[in-house]
Amino acid sequence: MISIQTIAKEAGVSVATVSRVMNGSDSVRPETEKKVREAMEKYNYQPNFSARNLRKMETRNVLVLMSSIVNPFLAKVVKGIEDASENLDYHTLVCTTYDSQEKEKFYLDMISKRFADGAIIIGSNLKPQELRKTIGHIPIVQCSEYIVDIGIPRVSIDNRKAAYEATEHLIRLGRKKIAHITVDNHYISSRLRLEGYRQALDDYGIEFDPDMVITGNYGYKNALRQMNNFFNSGKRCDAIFAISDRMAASAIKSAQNHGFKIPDDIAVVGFDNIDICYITEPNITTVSQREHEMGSAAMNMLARLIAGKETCEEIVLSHFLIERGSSVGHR
Amino acid sequence: MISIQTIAKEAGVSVATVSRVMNGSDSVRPETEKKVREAMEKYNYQPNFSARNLRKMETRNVLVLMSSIVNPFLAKVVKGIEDASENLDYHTLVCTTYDSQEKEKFYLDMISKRFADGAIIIGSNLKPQELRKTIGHIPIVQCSEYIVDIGIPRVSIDNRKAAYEATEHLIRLGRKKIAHITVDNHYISSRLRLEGYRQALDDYGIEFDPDMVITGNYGYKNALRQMNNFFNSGKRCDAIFAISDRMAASAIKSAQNHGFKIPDDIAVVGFDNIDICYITEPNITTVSQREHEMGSAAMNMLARLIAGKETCEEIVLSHFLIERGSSVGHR
DNA sequence: TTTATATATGTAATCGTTTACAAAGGAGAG
DNA sequence: CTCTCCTTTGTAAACGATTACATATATAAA
Repeated sequence: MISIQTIAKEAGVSVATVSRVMNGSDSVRPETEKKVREAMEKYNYQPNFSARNLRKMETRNVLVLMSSIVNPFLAKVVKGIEDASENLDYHTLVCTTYDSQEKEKFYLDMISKRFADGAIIIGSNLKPQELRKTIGHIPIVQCSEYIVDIGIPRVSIDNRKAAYEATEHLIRLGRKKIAHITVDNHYISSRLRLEGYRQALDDYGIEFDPDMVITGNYGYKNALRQMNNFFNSGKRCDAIFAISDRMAASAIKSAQNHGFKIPDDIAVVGFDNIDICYITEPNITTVSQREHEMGSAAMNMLARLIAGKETCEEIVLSHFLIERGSSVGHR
Repeated sequence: MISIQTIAKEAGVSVATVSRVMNGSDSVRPETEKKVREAMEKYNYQPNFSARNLRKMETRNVLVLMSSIVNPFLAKVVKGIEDASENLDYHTLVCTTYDSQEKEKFYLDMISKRFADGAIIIGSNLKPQELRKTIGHIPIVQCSEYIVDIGIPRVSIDNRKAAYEATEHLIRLGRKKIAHITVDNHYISSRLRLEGYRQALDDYGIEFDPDMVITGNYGYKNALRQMNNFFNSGKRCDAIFAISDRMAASAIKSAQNHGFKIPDDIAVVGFDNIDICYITEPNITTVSQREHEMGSAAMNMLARLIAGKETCEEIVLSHFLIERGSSVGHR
């Protein structure tokens, strides 16, 4: 193991001087610095992280907790986090929980163990009180998904409003029987999007029909099955608002398999603007978010938190509807 | 900061005893252990990672270096790594390089800095000699993608054989003009799959036509553009072998847009068996790999390397062709 | 009883940094 | 020349754990 001692000896200086060179102190004579740098070069010296972290009481690591790495929408959010953290001289570590509460607590404990300085949570699976208790006073920011009223700041869009606008878009196209395919989970996005959907129906005088709400999970195959069940049981609609593009893709496929034309018979709107929107035929009308900014805003917030500075409690970013063939046909 | 000192004082024992309790030493009296555990509980004590790592000279972290987190095939590989690492009491950290050589070197240096004990590299972007030089003697395993002859062990499939079989499948369906859509990069999978494709043509007496090789990047949109160019320039084929399912999906869409029926006019085979295979109509015939096992094998190999044990230089896993509608129609 | 042995615990060195403080050396002022 | 001040460097004490070794206590054997 090459330690700072080795370098100090080689350069004929004390370890303090070597440390000063590494940390950019301005009280080292240029010639001395040169000797030190040469010694470091010669041995290809790399300072020991653990020792440094132990002494400095900071790691400059931040954890990103998410369910799975495969979501293309979240991948862009994570890129935003990474880019921001690089600017702030932090290092981002992606931790996948696969919805396991145990894993989530494990990762959060890593921060108490001083393995990281803070975390960005994208969709916690812990119960609010449990999350509150687990994190104690460690710096945490919620991103995209969040839990309200537990005093953890967050960055997100206004999901209710976005869903309202998506549904409104369908209503304005003259659709009356609008189905909603969603996921029965604890995520706030699912809940608020359902609320926005219902609110829009309400405001436009369309009666809410529980039969028009289809629940599945985020998987493509599962959503396909749910939609097939819907059509096979004789239910009919003239529009579908899906809480994800994958589910929208399933809806399109299922509808087409049942002989419906998209968008003539059934108009479809998805959510997130991922690549799949271009893969289906027709392409999917969807709600797009500023993913990269969402990530970078969360990271900047976290950095302030770690530094003990003031932060706002909530950042709400804008969203926009992208109209494509699945709702408006070829224009 | 609650340290081992705090706990020792609270429990009325020495720090050594507290440490023994944490590390499961069997020479602690049950009553003593109870006192210590109660003190730990009371203060919600979490031992400091940096201190422990510094002293133990190991971190039990392993890095997974990959270009991007969004690839669903690699997500399964990573899950295999994570599951294996959990069994081995290692902790996996996913590091995305976005094909940046700088980032890749940065992450590898983290190991020299004793931030992690080793790494699994999925597709290096460094030049072979540079990779060799950067890693020095740190434990590394290559997974899925690899560079040959630089003494870094690897886990992968036989890409040449898999591509050969995919092409052979198309030939046996009676196809004569088989196009190949690939990516012009340095990855061995692209190279070997092209070789396998050519070998199959050769063995079955079909002359290789450079015009039948289309290059793009892994993106869905780009592949779509390349395929459109192909058809628009008047080129024709009766089958397409794509090195990825996404590109196969693009090929199908482009072909359909140009009025070709899949698989009647053009049969298509992809690679990786990701969800997109079920989204296109018809579903995509593809080469499937044992992703989870690939990841776990790599992790087990890495653990042996870290422990200084012997490992084999190469593990080649089996693959299999899944026949679906894009090549064989509905059966 | 003494002695040997086993068990349980404590003491202190150690890991590789950073950094407060001390000290050495040189420059300038008087 | 002496004194002061500044610049540069060194010394040594942290940081919080682990662990070799020492020590104390209890138990068993003689």
